[in-house]
Amino acid sequence: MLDKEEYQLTIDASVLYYLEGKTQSQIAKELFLSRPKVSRLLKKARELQIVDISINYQNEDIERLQGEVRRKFNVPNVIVAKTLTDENETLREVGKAAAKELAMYLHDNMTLGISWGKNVRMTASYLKKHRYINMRIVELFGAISYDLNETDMLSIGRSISSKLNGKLYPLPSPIYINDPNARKAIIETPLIQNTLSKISDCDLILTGIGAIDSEALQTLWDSYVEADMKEQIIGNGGVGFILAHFFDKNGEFLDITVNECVIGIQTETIKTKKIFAIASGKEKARAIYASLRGGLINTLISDEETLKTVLKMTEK
Amino acid sequence: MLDKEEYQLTIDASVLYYLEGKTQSQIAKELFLSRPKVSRLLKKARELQIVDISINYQNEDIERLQGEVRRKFNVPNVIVAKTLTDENETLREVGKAAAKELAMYLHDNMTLGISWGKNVRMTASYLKKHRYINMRIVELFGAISYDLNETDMLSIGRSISSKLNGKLYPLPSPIYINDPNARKAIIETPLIQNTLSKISDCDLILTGIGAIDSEALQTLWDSYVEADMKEQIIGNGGVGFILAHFFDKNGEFLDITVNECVIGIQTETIKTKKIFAIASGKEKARAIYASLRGGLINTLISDEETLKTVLKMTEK
DNA sequence: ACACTTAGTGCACATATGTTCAAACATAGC
DNA sequence: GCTATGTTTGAACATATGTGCACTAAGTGT
Repeated sequence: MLDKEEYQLTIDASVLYYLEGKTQSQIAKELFLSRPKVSRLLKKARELQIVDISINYQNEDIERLQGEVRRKFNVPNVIVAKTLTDENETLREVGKAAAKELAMYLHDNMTLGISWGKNVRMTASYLKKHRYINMRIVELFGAISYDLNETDMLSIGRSISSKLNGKLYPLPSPIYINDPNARKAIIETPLIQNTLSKISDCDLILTGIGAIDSEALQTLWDSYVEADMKEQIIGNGGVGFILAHFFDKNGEFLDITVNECVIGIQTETIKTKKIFAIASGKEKARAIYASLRGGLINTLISDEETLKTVLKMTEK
Repeated sequence: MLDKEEYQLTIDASVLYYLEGKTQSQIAKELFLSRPKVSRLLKKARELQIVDISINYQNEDIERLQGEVRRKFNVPNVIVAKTLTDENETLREVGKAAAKELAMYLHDNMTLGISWGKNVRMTASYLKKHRYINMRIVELFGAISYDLNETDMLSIGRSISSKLNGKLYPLPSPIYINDPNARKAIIETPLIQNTLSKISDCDLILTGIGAIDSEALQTLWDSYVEADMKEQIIGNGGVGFILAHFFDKNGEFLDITVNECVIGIQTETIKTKKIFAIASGKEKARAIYASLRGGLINTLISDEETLKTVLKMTEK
């Protein structure tokens, strides 16, 4: 995509432009390029996130919001990113904030459990490289390649573990398996067994929160959940899901088959773990509200508008 | 300096410009301002670090350098910032990198020891606000207002403790007091005593490294060190200082009066503590080299060119 | 009340930046 | 070796941005 020389040139130009404040013409001369070329390099640098622009928008509104959510739901930690007009840009902001906050929790000799989804992926993409000692990354439920996308060809787990210098415990399996024999067979596979045994060691779990009828759920449904399960979830009042497990409007896990046949973490384990959740977008407000009520979340990263919507729900 | 409304306007403009990618004219319309006004707001936002632009310049050169320093001197952690043409800009970069790295080490229930100087101040200025529980900030040696400057009117200690929600233990005293009676009197002051007693609790110490003949030392000398001490330091082969204590080319603390009459941390204590040192600039290379040889440093934050110079010294 | 200073404004201009386009160059297929 | 196809280039143009300057309004001292 970008050869080594060009990559270095991109960095050099970015440093000269954004940090040293030179003009593109000056840079062009210095690096023996045409001025338009410099302009293009800088554009690429922004696209590839070689240049990262962030804004310190701590203000009273946001701090108040943060405090209110924290108090109302008794969540230990809440981070609020700015909501932008473009939904994808908001996702980016939330991901950036999440990556920054997550770094606070990371340390040597830890086991980090991870989930799938847009939010986790975006967070991973903004994580800074750091060589932790004895770090383990554990995939908490199955999913064969469903989250691979064109941009980065690595699974989220691979991308995180390479950034943090951690050992990855992958879970190459379908998410849900109903048939007892098939389940047994999969679970007893040494590779799978090895990963499953690491789940109880997780010091922190990184995950998104899903809403029923969301795009993410659509993917799940298309690929993994049979039609009758769908009805079961809705029929039992499911409003959202976390780590592949569905919960109702009070954040209580539903007592249904789907929740029982996940290859990976169990509902009981979820309740005992520190959950670092990234979730933004108004359509997720109900699911976020429920998971907060259920006390499932320890750290919540979201955006201003979404949290305002969540707070409004407490008023009714 | 900037009233609340203007401050909010500055943030709004920055978000629209840098995150949402709108043009200044569009923003002007949206916020009911003239275009030049928007341009000026954005300029102010950059100056006040409301907008922060950073560049991911991990490349092989820097990684190699980092590894070499780590191995050659057996320092656990080394972070290398980019050297820019302007010295102050380099200082900024180093400070940014230091703040980011420091955040990794901060946690609830900790005691952080701090020093004075340009580097620590710059690091403090880039620290992000975070409400740690039960955090203590301890000034490790005296200095009455010598480091106050025009830009921020807070002492470094105040600025750090307000950002991290920590309790500050200040040390309002001269750095050096030779006269035993005066020493005794100062040390027995309850306020001073209280701070001194917290020094041994420090989990981490944040400091710069000073070079003999440096500008920082000049300040020290002008204000606190008498002429004969100056000769004593040079006569005994002093090449640098850390936390107000002077050391020789091997990083061994000098056996001289100045080192004994500091109001604050003692040489023996320095050796047992985790030191997070921020030091850049070629003029400091010798001092950095010495402190690394003496094994005084646990984490070193510096810049590319300085560390290259330091490495060259090992060859001789 | 008056002159005098000061900080802030927007216009108009100078400068810097982004983008279109045609030509040059590279790459793959035959 | 040659055409077809796609990429990359910089000149020229269009747009966006920064700033000197003259002007205004608010504050200050006499």
